[in-house]
Parts: sequence; C-alpha cells; structure tokens
Amino acid sequence: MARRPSPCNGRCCPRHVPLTRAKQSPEGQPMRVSRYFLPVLRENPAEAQIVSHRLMLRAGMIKQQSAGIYSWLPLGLRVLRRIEEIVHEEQQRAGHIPVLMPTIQSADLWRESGRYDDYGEEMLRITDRHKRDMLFGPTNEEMITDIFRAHVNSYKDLPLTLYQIQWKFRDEIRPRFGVMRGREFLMKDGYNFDLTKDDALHAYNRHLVTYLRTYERMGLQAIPMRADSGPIGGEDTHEFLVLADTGESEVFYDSELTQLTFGDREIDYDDPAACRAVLEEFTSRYARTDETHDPDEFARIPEARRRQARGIEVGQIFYFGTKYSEPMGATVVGPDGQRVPVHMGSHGIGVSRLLGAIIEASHDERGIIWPEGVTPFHVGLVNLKQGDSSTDSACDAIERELQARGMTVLYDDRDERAGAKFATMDLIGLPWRITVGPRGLAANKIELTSRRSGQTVEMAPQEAIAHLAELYEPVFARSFRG
RNA sequence: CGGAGCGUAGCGCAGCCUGGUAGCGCACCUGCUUCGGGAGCAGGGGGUCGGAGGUUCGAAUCCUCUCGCUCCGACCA
Repeated sequence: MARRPSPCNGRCCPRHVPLTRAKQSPEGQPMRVSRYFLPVLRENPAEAQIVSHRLMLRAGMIKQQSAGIYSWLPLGLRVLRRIEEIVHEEQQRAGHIPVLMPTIQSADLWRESGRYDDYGEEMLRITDRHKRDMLFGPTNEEMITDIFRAHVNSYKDLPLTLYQIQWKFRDEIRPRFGVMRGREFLMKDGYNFDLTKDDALHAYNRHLVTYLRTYERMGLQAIPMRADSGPIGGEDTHEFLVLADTGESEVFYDSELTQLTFGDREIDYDDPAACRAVLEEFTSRYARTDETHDPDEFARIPEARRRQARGIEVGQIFYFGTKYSEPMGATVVGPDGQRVPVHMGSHGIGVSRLLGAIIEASHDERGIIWPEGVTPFHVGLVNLKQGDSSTDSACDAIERELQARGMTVLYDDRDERAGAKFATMDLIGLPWRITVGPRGLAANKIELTSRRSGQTVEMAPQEAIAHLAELYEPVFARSFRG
C-alpha cells in the first residue's frame, strides 16, 4: 500500500516518524466509531426495494447521487476494496497482468470494430469541446485490442492475459436494486490473447477456475451456467450465478451442483488438462439461465435433483475468437512466419454488484452478515461502559493486540448505550464482536459473539484474541498479504 | 420506451380531496436522570413544501409545463 510521503521524506524531523512508522496498510490504523464516518440510518429509505439496497443505505455504505449512480461511503468503500483485492489476487495468481484503461474512450476505436453503431442507447456518448465523438466505456474489448496491436507482434509474446478493474457506464433503461443494477459500476474485465483456439480455450478454462476461487473467497457459491453471448458476441460463454430469491435471472440446474466446491485445492494454471478437468467438473451437469434453458434436456435430470430458482449474475466469461482481432488488425507473426489474428476471450466480474449479491446471500432481519473474506473490519469491539477506566483500557489493549495480529478492528467507543452499539454492529454485519463490560472484566472475561450464529461465549481477552487469530488464519493464508 | 406512483427538515411520514400562521416520529444540540439489545424527562435548532408559470385577496393544497426519483414490463456485469 502506498505510504503517504512526509514533506521531508522522513529524514529531517522526528515529528514525522509516526507517519512513516505506519508499516501496516492504512486499514491497520485504529478505527473508532467516534472518529469514523458511519452514517447509519434507523429507518428504511423509501426508494430501496430489495434487502441489499436497503441494508447498504442503512449501514451508511453508499449514497445515491442519481439513478443508478452512487457515492461510496467509507464502510462501503472498504468492502469494495476488499473485493477488488481478492479479484486482483486470484487474477494474478493465474498469471494475469493488471492494467488500467481510461473510462472515456474515442468513438473511432468503436467504429473500427463496428460496435459504435451496434451498441445502441446503452452506450453513453459524449462530445468533447472539439466536437469529437467520445464515449464512457461500457466495456473495453476495442481498447485492449488497440493496446495489444500496438505492442505485440510475435507469437512468442503469447499467451497474454491483461485485465483491469475500472468503472464502466451502461445507460440502463431502468437502473434498480441499488448497486446490483447501477448505470455506473465497477467491473473487472480481462482479455486473453492466444495464438490458437486451443490456447484461447485454455485461457477460458483457466478463468473459470480463477472465478470459482474468487467467489468462494467471498463466501459465495456461484454456479457457472451456459449463457447467451449478447453484444460481446462469441462462441462459448458461461455466466456465474449466485442463487438468491431476488436474482434477476431465472435459473434451472441440477441440485448436485450445489454440493461442489473448489476449496483450497492446488492447481497449476499452466496445465490445460487440469483446468479443463475443473471446467468439466463444474459444467457437466445441467445449469442454464432462462436465455438458454432447454426443457427437454432439463427433463432428463432425475426429478428430485431438478431445481428452478433465481440467480444474480456476478460474472461472465467469453471465448470469441477473432471477432475483434480481425477487424482491428490484432495479429502476431506465428512460428511459420505467417501473420495471423489472435484468438481472444473476455471475462468480467461485476465488482460493485458483488456487494449486493453478497448481502442478498448473507443477511438476517437485523442487518448484514459479512463473510470473513470480505468484511470491512475483522472484529467489532464494543465497550459497554465508555469512560470507565477498566473497560476503556481493556478495550485499548484488545484493539492493539488484534491489530498486532493483522486484524482490523472497528471499536465502538461512543458514549452510547449497549443496545445502540449492538444494533449498529448487527446492522453493519462484522462477523465477530468482542463485548467488554465492567461486570465480566472483574472476572477477566469478555464476550465473543458470532454475528452469524448469534452465539456468545465468555472467555479471557487473550483467549478471544487467539481464537480470532486462528479463525482468520485461513482467510489471511488465501491472500498474498502473508 | 409503455404502464403505475412519489417529490413537504438528514431519514420515515401526515397535511393536499374541501386554498387561510407548515406539522409528527426518528436523528441533531443543551441539561438532568438513566446505562447489557436502538432510554426517560425538560428545553432547543433546522424546511426555497423539487422547479417555473398560472388562477386567487391569499397556493404545500387548484391548473399548466418541467425536472428528479421509485415500482411493474421489454434489455443487461
């Protein structure tokens, strides 16, 4: 994480030591509710119809600025960043390389691919002061192809997969459901460039594996389903659907699929057979959205395993061959000296939408329940008697020790009643809460409460800290932060 | 884009039909009491009634236009 440079570069004066001393990421800094910006709402905003939208507004995560356009408030931003982090890690683990392309693109690129006219009203078109046609990118196939053709000429530079996490704009006719169907949304979009169709299909399969890992780390079960290619075009495509009653897509699947998990198994991303095996494992059973549903084939599944449900689309992978490389001249010279268009695919994860999807999949009547992998803070700390010297100093010490073990803590140090603090913690959904009161503390006991189960266990502070450290160990182990 | 509806204090709403000093709850501020699941009492601050035009002695209220937002449908990460 970038460290803010002090004006003197930390060399001249001791006062700057505390700044440069921050070895941990900014997330590791003490965060106290009294000093934070957490504008929670007690009542449901009228405009929010579905639970994730309501909870995001109530928990002070987002503020709507316009139809389908949101500001991200601190708590929401933290989760968004966590999700981005996981996406980055899983992409890079597979050897995919991050780039960042602009949100505003020139119309000329899109004229080359023919999509400037094809894309329609959903593309936000802008004219600059010189009357040049520009657009706010709804996706980036053209631009990445332009980058590729400018710099890559030989098959020896392949395979190559570039990706970014960047804001997109699609001028939806009817934005709704908060961040689930916004007009401006954060998306990871990746593009693979390969010499042959086989190589490109390996990239496709490899992405499927990275996506399975990515969603699982976020506490989601996302089922790959055969899908329609839509305006991206292409021959092969799967969508990843999270099952939720509020999903926009109707889905049909074999219930055996929900038993599958990728887990922590090791995989060699450069091994086509290994990736192919995962694809087969996860896509051989029937799973379709309404777009591609085939009732006859569905009927062949034993009746007890047939499921019809609703799902939220959280990602999609495409293989589209030379659809863009050909018209745009993205070619490489092959081993035989011939110049050939590269085989491409693109792969998207709806990063901002995932917040909605996770909440839809994980909440109760009191609020959000964050999976450990994406929680904005690892632990919530509630001081039941603010101002009492014993509880205050116990909380300070617990906060410090949790942080020393790499956990982020949101310490509710407000001078509020217990009920208000509990209600806030439940609403914002931190998976674990430590409660410190004078009564328990007299016996060297604090409480550790699971947001998900609601179960509370009394124990010594040290015990709770060790327990939490152990609990988060696998979460940390999956990330690069080490 | 077709259909339905809503814009009144930061949030949730009443008032509009039948025109006459802009209200309630939460939140916020002060004080006292309270203190393990969104406390009580007392006091206080805050509103261009989305905007423009019109009717009228007088408009949050009636009329016209306009902007914004939400919901249902057809499209999509």
